[in-house]
Amino acid sequence: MQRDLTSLYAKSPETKNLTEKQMKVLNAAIDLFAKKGYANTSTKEIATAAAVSEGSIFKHFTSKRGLLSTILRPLTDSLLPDILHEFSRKTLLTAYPSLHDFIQTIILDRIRFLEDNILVVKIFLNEVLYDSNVRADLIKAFPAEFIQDFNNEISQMKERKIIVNWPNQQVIRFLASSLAGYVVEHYIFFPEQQWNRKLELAHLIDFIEKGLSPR
Amino acid sequence: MQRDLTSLYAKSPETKNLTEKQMKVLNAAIDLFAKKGYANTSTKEIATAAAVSEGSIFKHFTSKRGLLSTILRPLTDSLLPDILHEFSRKTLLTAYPSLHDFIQTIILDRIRFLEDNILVVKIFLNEVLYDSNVRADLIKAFPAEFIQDFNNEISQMKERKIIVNWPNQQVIRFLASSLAGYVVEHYIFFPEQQWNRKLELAHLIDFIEKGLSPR
Amino acid sequence: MQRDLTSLYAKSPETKNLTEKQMKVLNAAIDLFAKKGYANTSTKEIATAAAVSEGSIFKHFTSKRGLLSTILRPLTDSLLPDILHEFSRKTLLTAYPSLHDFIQTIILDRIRFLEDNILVVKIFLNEVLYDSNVRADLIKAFPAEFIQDFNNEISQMKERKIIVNWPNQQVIRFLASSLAGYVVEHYIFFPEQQWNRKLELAHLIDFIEKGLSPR
Amino acid sequence: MQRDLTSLYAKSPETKNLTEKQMKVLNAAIDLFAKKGYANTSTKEIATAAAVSEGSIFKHFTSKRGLLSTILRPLTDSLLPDILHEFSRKTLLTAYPSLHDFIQTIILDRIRFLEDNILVVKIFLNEVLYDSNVRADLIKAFPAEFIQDFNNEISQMKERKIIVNWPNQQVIRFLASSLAGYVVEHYIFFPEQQWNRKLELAHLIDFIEKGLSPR
DNA sequence: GATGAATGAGATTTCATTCAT
DNA sequence: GATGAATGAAATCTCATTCAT
Repeated sequence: MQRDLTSLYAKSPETKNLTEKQMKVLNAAIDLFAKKGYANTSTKEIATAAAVSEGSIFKHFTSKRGLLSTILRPLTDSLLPDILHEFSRKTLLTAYPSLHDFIQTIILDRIRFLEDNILVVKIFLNEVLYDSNVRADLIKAFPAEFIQDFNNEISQMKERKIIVNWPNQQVIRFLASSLAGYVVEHYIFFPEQQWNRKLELAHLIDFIEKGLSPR
Repeated sequence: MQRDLTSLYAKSPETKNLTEKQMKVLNAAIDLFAKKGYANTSTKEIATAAAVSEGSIFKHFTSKRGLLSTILRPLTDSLLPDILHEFSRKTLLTAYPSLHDFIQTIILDRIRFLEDNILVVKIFLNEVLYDSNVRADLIKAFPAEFIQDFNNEISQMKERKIIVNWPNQQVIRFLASSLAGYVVEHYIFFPEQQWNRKLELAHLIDFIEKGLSPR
Repeated sequence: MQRDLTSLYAKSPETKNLTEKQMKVLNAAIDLFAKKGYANTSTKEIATAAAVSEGSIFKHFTSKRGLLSTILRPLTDSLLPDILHEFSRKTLLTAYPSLHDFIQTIILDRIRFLEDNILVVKIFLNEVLYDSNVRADLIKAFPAEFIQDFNNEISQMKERKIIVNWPNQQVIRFLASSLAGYVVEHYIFFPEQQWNRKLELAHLIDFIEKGLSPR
Repeated sequence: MQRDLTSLYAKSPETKNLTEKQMKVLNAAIDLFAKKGYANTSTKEIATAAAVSEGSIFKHFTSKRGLLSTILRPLTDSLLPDILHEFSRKTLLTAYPSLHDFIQTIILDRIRFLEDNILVVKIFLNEVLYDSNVRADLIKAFPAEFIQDFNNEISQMKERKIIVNWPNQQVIRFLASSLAGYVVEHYIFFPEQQWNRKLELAHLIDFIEKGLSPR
């Protein structure tokens, strides 16, 4: 299901030297954690799915928990910061973007990332609900710099009256929840269903854009 | 956190005759399942939190799974259908409602329900992700009749051009995800934070309304 | 082998309410730890020897380590302090005892304790070598009050010139090592061999007494 | 801590041709076995401490048990016999030694050996308690010839009335336990503490000498 | 010879569930 | 009905040992 594991794990110093078997463990764990949940997946199942001995999992990943960390770390440690940084750079380069440009940049940028790593994101979302460590990692992953940039951007648009004058936290939530809805529907609830990606993304952007425009 | 457990469990024939101890078990289980997740909560913890013996849990609820079912059943078996029916009745009575009325009715109606039962809803959402039985229950909870009514409503508004001409599934998703964003932010992610409920709900309705209006 | 387990564990609030099965676990663990060493004994062996399920061990004693602690705690927490206190009382009541009386009191007092609890003592000695926690417990078990009394006693005898004028630590070591030699030989190295207890203890006291007398 | 490993392992045909890596393994194993106990030390720890691969340990020493044997064998196979033989030769050459000479010879002779090899001795003592093979090796290490000589020596002194008329086994035990007390206190219990070696040994010899003298 | 990934047997531990009191 | 000791199946984890490179 995972489109391209390498993209996510080939960069981190911790995971780039994985042997073939270790990679198989990682893949199997991601699939099973995403399908059944971390707590409902036994290391024995992972070992069987990866065609590896149970001991091998612990040899390299130390513990079941350590395996989960290895899976989630790239998300908060490098990928998310990278994307945020890239986003800052892009939007800031474009002086005076329209609300449409702004939203389109965010949506298309983020969607790609979410779609590419939907399994890991699903695992992540679930753990965020119950694991305060993961929650802390998530918060750390949003660097102050980015939040600053983002707030500036929105504030500017407020001044230019091209966006509603609501608190930034709300604006972000409307953006995020609409985006999440798209992902959850197509990748988690109805992964079998076909859909017209281009058209739906256009609607999504249109919905947010109108919703956030001042009356 | 749970506002009024009785409201949810006093009606069902299965749970209305619970003894005080059984009620304590139910409460403890809801708190723990919501905080730590079903799979990460042991029956021993529930027993301790409820100040009853471990055996007592099994006496009445048969199994840990049975306890979960007892917690979730009212959601899909009575409460959800009730609300849906109530919703049908209300909106249909109002001929030619505006998009604003429509959305406001839905949002205020649903929000109250979600807010009142946030813990149970959180447990439910998590199990829906991983448990196909719960998923099936959820689907059964939306009776064809309601879906028909709802679709009729939207179709009428489309004809009157007061709503975008997008597939109903998308319209519903935009509604649901915006609503979910509000609940997740205030009840799951930042339950400690204070907020101006009235104002935020007004923004929420405004956002959806503008987003779903045709250009 | 253990003469009277009850004497050691019937008093502690932690162990006095043990069920029959828990008592069997405690006995089996003491026997096996003493015979094979803590690290070389598996909880499965203990369960089998006690005719109990492995789970039962953990239900009550929490962990293998916890079982060891339960076995050793009475030694340092109540028994050793009790004996030391009793010793202080006895020797101090006897004004101006001879060196012979002093040594005899110590030896006979301690020997009985060691003989009664030889298995537990053996386990204790072994853990003392490798476990800093156990070592700390041992040091705590010698209350300052007792050490004071003991030192006073020896100092008085030094003044009366009935004991060698060596540092107290050395005096104590000669006492302790001679005593330990007796116990180790008869209870650990050659437990099968018969011996004339009375005569040997007389020799032991005589040896120490002469050894500690000034020339 | 170990003063001079080479002295112990350079002679044995089995260990004199060790490569540098193998020597590092031997050293690391001795340190760890002495500090944490054989059973509590993993081959992985030894490999890490010796900065070699885990495989290397097995290449040369066959098994963890084999490593222990290699460490302990010189003690019982060559060193102990050597010392005993040397002791026989020395004491027997001196006709009619005094009790003082006798004890001094033993103590100074043995102490040096124990002090030089305290780590190995500690490992040895522990295994003796739990491993019947090691125990058998120890017994074999005391050749009948030596025991004969030693007994003769004591018997002669008994005839000359310069030593107590107690069974030889007891005499030996008083000697051994006093000696062991010195070693255990200074090398195992309080290895950090400084002490006046010369003076303490004089007291030790004095204590034993007086203790074993007839009244 | 050296390495360290991989193994599998077994150790510790957890936990839902049963059942005698 | 209520209790909590006891169970046993399964989960996590450890570790000596093997073996391909």
